[in-house]
Amino acid sequence: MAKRGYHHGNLRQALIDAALTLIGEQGPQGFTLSDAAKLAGVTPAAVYRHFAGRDDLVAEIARQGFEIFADLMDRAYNGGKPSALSAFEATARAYLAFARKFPGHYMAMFESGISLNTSPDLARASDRARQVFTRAAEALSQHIPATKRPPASMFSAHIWAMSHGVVELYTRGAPGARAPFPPEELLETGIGIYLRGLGLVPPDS
Amino acid sequence: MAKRGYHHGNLRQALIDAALTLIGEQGPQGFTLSDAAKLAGVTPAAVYRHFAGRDDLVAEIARQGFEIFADLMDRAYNGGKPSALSAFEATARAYLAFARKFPGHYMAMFESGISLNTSPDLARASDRARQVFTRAAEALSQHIPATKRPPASMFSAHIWAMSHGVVELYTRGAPGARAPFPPEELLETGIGIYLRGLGLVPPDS
DNA sequence: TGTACATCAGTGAACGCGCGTTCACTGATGTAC
DNA sequence: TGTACATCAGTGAACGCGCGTTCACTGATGTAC
Repeated sequence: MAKRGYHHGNLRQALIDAALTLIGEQGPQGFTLSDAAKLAGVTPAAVYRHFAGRDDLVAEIARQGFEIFADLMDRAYNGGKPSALSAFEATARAYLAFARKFPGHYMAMFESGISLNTSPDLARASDRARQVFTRAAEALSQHIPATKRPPASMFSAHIWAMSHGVVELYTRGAPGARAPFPPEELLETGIGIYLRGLGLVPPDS
Repeated sequence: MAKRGYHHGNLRQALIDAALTLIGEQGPQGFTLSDAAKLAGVTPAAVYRHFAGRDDLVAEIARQGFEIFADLMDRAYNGGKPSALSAFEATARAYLAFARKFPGHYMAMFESGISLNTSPDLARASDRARQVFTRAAEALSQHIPATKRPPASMFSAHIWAMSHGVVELYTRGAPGARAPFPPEELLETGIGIYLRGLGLVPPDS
């Protein structure tokens, strides 16, 4: 918090933080520019000193989200140590942890309906996130019996899909199912079974 | 199309159909009551002869969606014939087919943010859909080596999550990934690998 | 160190718009006699 | 078969609201001399 006089100090990030809070609470549709401005202690018009408009703000949030996301995944992967398998599992766990810890970012990224082409920066950030994820899959892929090794990009798409599905269906009050199991357990067991199907986990582990 | 005079004939369903078209095109947030009324050839106020309001209309669409969904899954499952495995795979394929063929319903069900408790009918319909899905998983579950057999509800939650994730991430212009593979192929291979991990598919099939 | 001035971040009032919803009404339909 | 009347599905105009955005402005900051 900078001093609060006529000039805010760092209004740009303060607006982002306010929007994140609101999006996390009410979803990306429920959030309004005016409310974000009010929460940041500022007039709605002030927003236009820092953003081209509502979409621009949401896009910037999504961009920051993808950056954080990629960083987290990268750190969880940890260069493939101690083993490609455990590193990969950690990466998948990081996915769910990210969705839980940064709900506003997650919603802006995946539920706001924003186009990745809104800005080149956004496109770049989302690409980077995908690459981190795919790289982990590639490293692990080396350990798959080459006879039936799916492309790493397919492999990572499967894991991404299951992770996203668990987040959407079982971490919110969403339809589809009242969570029969804790999402973390659901995702971990699901990925475990999948990896066993790839021959990466011994059948009776 | 009934005759179009002062009285519409079957305005209730016509409004639902109009809303479905709009939701399918613009998502559940972009859709407005007024547009749906206009598309049905009627004044916005006429909607209130048939629905309590916007939410009630969306809830009814979601309800019809869950009914269709359950019917489709049930038919695809086909009593577990010719085999539990192939019937289950058909059920999973039906999931994606439903999302493709009934985008408006799908969005109303899973992306509108509507609560399943909006009406008892809606809750009942969604329960039925889940039960159909879980029943297929249960039947297939019998063939899993009992030593490591996960609860059928967990099993079906995994499949549901992966299916939903594929729909959300790879069948729309959504972020997360420009589809590297056709969604149908992605889901089929993903489920195949998963089922192999359960010992339900021979390792080298 | 002090003063003049350019810069720029925020204000406050207002806008146009489109939304969901209400209300008194009217035209069409169907039923009783 | 014809008429009177109740019922009810739609109309049309209007409402209040809150949104995103604009605009001329003003107060604060920082820099040149």
